[in-house]
Amino acid sequence: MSEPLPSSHLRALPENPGGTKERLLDAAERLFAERGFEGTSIRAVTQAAGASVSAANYHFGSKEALLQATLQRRLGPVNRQRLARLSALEAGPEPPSIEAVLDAFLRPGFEARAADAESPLRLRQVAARLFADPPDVVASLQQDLFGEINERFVGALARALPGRPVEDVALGFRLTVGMMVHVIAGHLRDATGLPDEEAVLRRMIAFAAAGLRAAPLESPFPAAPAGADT
Amino acid sequence: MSEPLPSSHLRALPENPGGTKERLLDAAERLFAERGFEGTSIRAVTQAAGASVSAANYHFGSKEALLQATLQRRLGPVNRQRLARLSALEAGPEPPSIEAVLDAFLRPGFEARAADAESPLRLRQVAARLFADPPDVVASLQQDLFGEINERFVGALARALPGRPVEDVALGFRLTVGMMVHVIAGHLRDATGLPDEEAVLRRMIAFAAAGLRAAPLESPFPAAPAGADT
DNA sequence: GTCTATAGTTGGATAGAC
DNA sequence: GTCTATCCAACTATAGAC
Repeated sequence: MSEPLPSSHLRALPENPGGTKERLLDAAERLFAERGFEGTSIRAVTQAAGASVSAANYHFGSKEALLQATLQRRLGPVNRQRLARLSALEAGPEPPSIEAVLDAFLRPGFEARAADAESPLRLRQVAARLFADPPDVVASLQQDLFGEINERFVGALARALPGRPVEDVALGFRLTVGMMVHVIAGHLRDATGLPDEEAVLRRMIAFAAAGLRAAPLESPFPAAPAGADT
Repeated sequence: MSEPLPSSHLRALPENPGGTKERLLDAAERLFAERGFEGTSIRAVTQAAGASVSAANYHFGSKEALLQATLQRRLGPVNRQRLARLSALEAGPEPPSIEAVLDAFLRPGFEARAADAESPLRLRQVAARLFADPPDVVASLQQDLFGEINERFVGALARALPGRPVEDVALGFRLTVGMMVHVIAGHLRDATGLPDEEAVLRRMIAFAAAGLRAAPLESPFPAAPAGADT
C-alpha cells in the first residue's frame, strides 16, 4: 500500500497493476457494474483510471467496444471453466447427475475470487448487467458468450432427465439462470447479507435440481380467487 | 436506434387516450422499458408523446420523478392484486398450499393484459427494469413497492413449510423472484418465443414449489473436478 | 397547461503535439 | 501510447409568452 507516488498532483491514484489498458478495464468494470452502461461516461472511466479520454479511445475505439472488452475479459474465463467442468463430468464413467451439472454451471461464477482475489463481486455485477443493459450493444455478445453454454448445459440436463421434452428442460435452465443472475445482482445493492456463499450456492443447486425434476402442473389450480382489487 | 422522427409533420402522432400527462406516462413507460433510464432522454419521451419538454417538467418536475410515476402506475395495481389474492387465500378454511401462494404472487404480473389490453408486455419490462436500473433513484421505490409483498409472501410460504428456517424460505422466495424477473425481462429481447404463457406460468409455479420444498444440500458433492481451464 | 427559446452542462469522439 | 485542446451534438432544466 505504500508506493512512493508523486503526491503533487490531483490525479486519482492509478494503482497501476499493468499498463494503462488494464487500468482502464478495471475502472470500466467497476463503473459499468455500479452505474450501468448509459450511466457511465468514458470521462468517468478515464479519470478513475488516471488516464485521458484519448487513451481509452486509442485502446478501444469506442465506449461500446470498451464495454465488450470489459465483459469478455471476465466472462470468458468463467465460461471456459464451466465448459471444462462439464466436459470432465461427461468424460466420466456414468452420466452426471443433475446436481453435478448444475454445480459445474453455477460454481465458477461464485468462486472467481479464488482466481482473482482482488475483484470479488465485480465479475458478478458485470455478469448481471449483461442481462439488463443496452440491448443492441450487448445482444451479439450475449450470444457469443452464452450460446455454447446454453446448448451444452441444456443437453446435459436433458440427458439427466430422460423422457422430458427438451423445450421443458430449456425453460427450466432459463429459470435457473434467472435465479442465478438475480442473486448475483443482489450483491450489488442489497445489505440483506446473504449468509455464507457456499450455503447459498448449495441452496441454489438443490432448488434448481428439484425445480427441473418437478413435473409441470396440469391445471390452473385450486383456483385462486381473482377477487377484490383495492 | 434513435428514431429519426417523421420529417413531414414534425410531431409524432399523439394517439391521445387521455391528457398530455397520460401520454407522457405511456411514452415514458415504453422508452424506459426499451432503453433503460439513463438511455432515455426526456426529449425522446416528449417527442414520442407529442408534447414539449416543458410539459413533462410541469407534470413531473424531473426525469427521476417521471420514472417513479411510471413504475408506480403499473406496479401499484399489480401488487395490490397480489396482496388481495393472498388475503383471500388466507381467509379460507385451510392454510393455502405453496402452489396457491405462488400463483397469487406470480399470476397478477402475467395477466395484466387482461385489465389493460393495450400494453401487454410493457408492464413486465418496466418491472424487470426495476431490478436492474439506477440504484439511487429506484432503491427507495423498490422498498415501497416490494417491502410488504416480500414480508407477506415469505410469511405465507413459511407457514406452508413448517419447520423450515425462515431465512431459508426467504432465500427461496428470492430465487423465485429472480426466476420471474428473468422470464419477464426475456420477453424484451428474446425472440426465442416462449410457448403459451399459461404454460410458462404453470411451469414456474411447479419449479418454484419444488425448489422451495427441496432440502438444502449438505455436502459440496460427488466433487466436480476443478480441472483444466483452457 | 402548454408552448418556444435558451441557459448551462456534459457527453463521445478527434486532431495533433510529443 | 499518451497527452491537451477542441468540436459539436445532446442533454436537463428553467424563463417567460400565450
